[in-house]
Amino acid sequence: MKKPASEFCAAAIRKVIRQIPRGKVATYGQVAAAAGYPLYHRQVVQVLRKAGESLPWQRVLGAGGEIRFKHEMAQEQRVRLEMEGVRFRGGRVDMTGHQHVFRTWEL
DNA sequence: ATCCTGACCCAAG
DNA sequence: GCTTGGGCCAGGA
Repeated sequence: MKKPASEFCAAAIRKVIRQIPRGKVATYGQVAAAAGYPLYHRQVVQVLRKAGESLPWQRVLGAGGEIRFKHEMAQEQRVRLEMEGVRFRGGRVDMTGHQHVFRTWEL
C-alpha cells in the first residue's frame, strides 16, 4: 500500500469506525491501523469531519483516551459517551475495558 | 509548486 | 503533570 486512492482508504476507515460497538472506543491511530494504514491517523480526522453524523464519531478518541475536541464539541462528545456507558476518569476515558479490539483486520 | 491547517502521535526534557 | 520539536498525510488557498 503506497499511494492509496484517498477515496479507497477513506472507505476503509469509515468501515472500521462503523465496527466500533456502542460503549466501546478506539483511538485515531488504532482506527487507521485497523483500516490498513498505520500512518493515516490524520486522515481519520478528515473522514470524520466530512462524515459528520453519519458515523459514530464520538467513539474515536486521541491517544490515551483523551478527547481532542475543544469547548462545546468536547462536552457533546463526553455526554454522548457517558450515555453509552463509557466511564471517565479525570479528563479522559477509562480505557481499561472500553477500548475496542478490532478482530484480525482483513487480509 | 508552496504554505497553512486539522478532532494527531510520540519521544524528550 | 507540562511544553517542545519532529514526523505524518491529504486537501484547500
